[in-house]
This record gives sequence, structure tokens and C-alpha cells, in this order.
Amino acid sequence: MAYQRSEKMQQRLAANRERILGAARKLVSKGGLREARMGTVATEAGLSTGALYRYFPSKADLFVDVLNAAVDHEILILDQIIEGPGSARERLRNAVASFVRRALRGPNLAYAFIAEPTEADVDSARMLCRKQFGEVFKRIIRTGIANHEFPEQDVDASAACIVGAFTEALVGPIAPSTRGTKNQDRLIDAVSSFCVAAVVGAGTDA
Amino acid sequence: MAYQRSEKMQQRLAANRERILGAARKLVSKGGLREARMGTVATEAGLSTGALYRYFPSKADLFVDVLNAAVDHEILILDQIIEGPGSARERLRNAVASFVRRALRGPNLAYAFIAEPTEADVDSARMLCRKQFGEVFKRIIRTGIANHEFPEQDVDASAACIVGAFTEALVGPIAPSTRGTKNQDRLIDAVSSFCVAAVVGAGTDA
DNA sequence: CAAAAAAGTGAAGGCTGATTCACTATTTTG
DNA sequence: CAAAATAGTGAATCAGCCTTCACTTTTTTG
Repeated sequence: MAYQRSEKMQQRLAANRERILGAARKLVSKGGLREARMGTVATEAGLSTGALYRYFPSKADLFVDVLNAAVDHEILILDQIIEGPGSARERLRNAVASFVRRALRGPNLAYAFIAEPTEADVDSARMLCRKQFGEVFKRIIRTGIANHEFPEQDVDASAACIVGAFTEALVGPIAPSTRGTKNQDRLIDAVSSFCVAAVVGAGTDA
Repeated sequence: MAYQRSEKMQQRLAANRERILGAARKLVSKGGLREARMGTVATEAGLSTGALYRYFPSKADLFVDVLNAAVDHEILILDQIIEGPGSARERLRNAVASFVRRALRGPNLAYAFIAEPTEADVDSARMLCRKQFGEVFKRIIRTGIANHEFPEQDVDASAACIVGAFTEALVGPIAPSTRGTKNQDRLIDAVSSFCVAAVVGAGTDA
């Protein structure tokens, strides 16, 4: 007769899977993808290397899962802000500020991912994630344009620029130093002001 | 007596070195760092793999040289614009537009480099390059602030945001498609407007 | 509880690609 | 031109890691 996993067994397996994901997440947020070896993940998760392959078909798959989970979480938060109350301008500002703040707080790692590449498979997933972030910002920009809070503009370009801007502004600060909270606040402010001003004033120039 | 290279020999060696660099550049701008193998570089340059190591101590060294050369070239161009005539605002706009335009034209590859990562050694060189670009933009922002063309702002943050913004806006377009020239012009315009507006309006919000 | 199934182990296998090196070819020297 | 020095060759070596697999342990079945 067919093998049937007991309740307890199921839970243990699920727990293992979580531990693997957690271990991978931890390693990435510490040393980046570059230093995340399968062997280390296994050890960290308290399993053998071979066991990992019972849960994930390949390294790329595992890390894409980690990436997606992290990003989904961030997107959710951004979405709440974007869909929430306030003027488009306020929401835009808050969304950017929130993202930057969370990134600086670390050890969140949507950022390690965003900033740093590896194998082709994971890399293309990363691209998609950036696009996802872009989508969120496009929505708020469109809203603002509809409102006449923002001038007409190339929504795709603006969204990409926003994502690029805060990403880049994070690259330096994120990895090594945890500069003082005061500086962090200043950075959050600078970056969000930059993005808001850009969107509010875009198309003004020509 | 000590061996002394003849004129002709020296030139041949120098030419080889150039051919190697050229081959490497070509391969990177085509397939990215990821696909640039030492063997291929050698073939492309008409030499054997071993020979490369007479000219460059390692793959990383070779590609860092390629990167730096490409970036220096771009920086030079940016510098001319930044130090040239016109209002700070115009110069800023032109600098961004020029960079984006050149990137879209390809096969320039400061971009392949900017967008795409690899080994730690090359990667850290890339970081430095980004910082260099940032420096250029800091200068023009400072100028504009001094002029009262731009409001007071966190110059470091703004410069980083600019570099991030146009970089990101390029990532999609750059690699696969050469979208029509019309679209390219539109993109160039959108990105530079974005950056100018951001700098002009930064600090306005709060 | 014995047999069957599934989970877990970790050393060995493989792959990719940089780097080396014993050797050959070319240049320079005297 | 012979000897010495340097340049060039490319197959073999080395290294890092992911992935596999023969085997052990645990769980489930009857």
C-alpha cells in the first residue's frame, strides 16, 4: 500500500524546508549570494548536502525561492502604502522612505539580492523582482498623474529611475557600516525627497 | 649582456597587449563578463591562452583594465560637459542625456560592466567606477547649489541617486532590444528630465 | 516485528574554466 | 652562427562547488 506520511512527519518535513530557506536567507544576508554554498546552507540547517536536494531541485531554485519570498514581503508593504490614504505625493514619499529605512535596518536582504548578482538563473529572477518594484511605483505615479498632482511623464522611465535611485543610494551604506541613526534618517530623507521632486517636476524641463 | 627588445619587438608586444584588451572588450560588450572566457579572449586576439598570462597576471586584472579604460573614457566625456558652458541645470541635463545616449548606442560597455557583476575583484572595481561617476555629478550639483540654481541638498545622496537612476533605466533597454530610435530619444529625455527635476526640486518636499 | 518505503548521509563524481608548465619558436647577443 | 634569453603554445593541472548516488537510518505498513 502507498506510503503515507504521518502528521508529525509532515510537520518535520515542512520544518526542514523552512529551516533550509531560513539558513539560505541568513547566509545571503550575511555574505551575499557569492558566499552562500550549498554545503554551508546544509550545515546551517542541520542537514546534509544531499538532503537539500530532496527539498529543492537545485541551488538556483532554492535561492530564487528565497529571493521571491523576501521580495514578496517588501512588495506587500509597499503596496499597503501605495494603496493607502494620503496624496499621491505623500504616498510616493512614504513608499520610498519605508523601503530605504527597512533596507538600512537590515538584515533584510531583498537588498543583498538587488545589489548583487550571480548565476544567470538567479540573476534573471532578480531582474523580474526589480520590475515588480517598478510596477508598484508605476501605479502611484499614474495615480498622481490622474490627480494632476504630477505632470504627464514616461511612467516606465520614472519608475525605473526611482528603483535605481534608491537602490544605488543604498549600495554603499548597506553592506559594511551601519552609519549612525542620524545619518540614516538624513539619507532616508534625501533619497525620498529626490524621488518625489523628480516625479513632481518631471517633464518641467525639456 | 642584458636582453634588449628591439623597436619592432616592443611594438609587437604592445600591439599584442592592445589586441588582448580589444578582444576582451569586444567579448564583454557582446556577451557580458559572464561569457568572457580567457580561452576565447586568446583566440579572438590570435594568441594562446598561456600567452595572455605574459601580459596580465590574471583574468581579474585583465578585465579590471578593460573596465577602467572604458570608464575613464566616459568620465572624460562627462567631465567636458560638466566643466563646459551653460547653466548648472543645462549641464546636468546634458551630462545625463549624453551618458544615456551613448549607452543606448552601444556597443559601449561601461554599461555591461555597470549593470552586470562577476568575481569579487572585478566587482569591487565596478563599485569604484560608480563612485567615480558619482563624483562627477557631485561637482555639478555643488556648482548649482553655489549658484542658487539648486536648493541645498545632500550632495552624496543626490549623486548616488542620479547614477542609480540612469543605470537602472538602462538595464532593460540596453541588453536585448535596440528599441526604435524614437523610443530611445524619449527615454533619454525622460531620464534626464527626471534627474534634473529631482535635483532642482530636492529639499522642496520634506 | 519483518518487509517496504522514504528520508538522510557525505564522500565521490563532474563540470566549468582559470592557471600552470614543459616544451617549441623566435629574438637577441657576442 | 651558436648560445642565451624571451615569447608563445596548449594540453594537463588545479580549484571550487554543485550534484549524485550507494548506503544507512528512520518511518510506515501489514
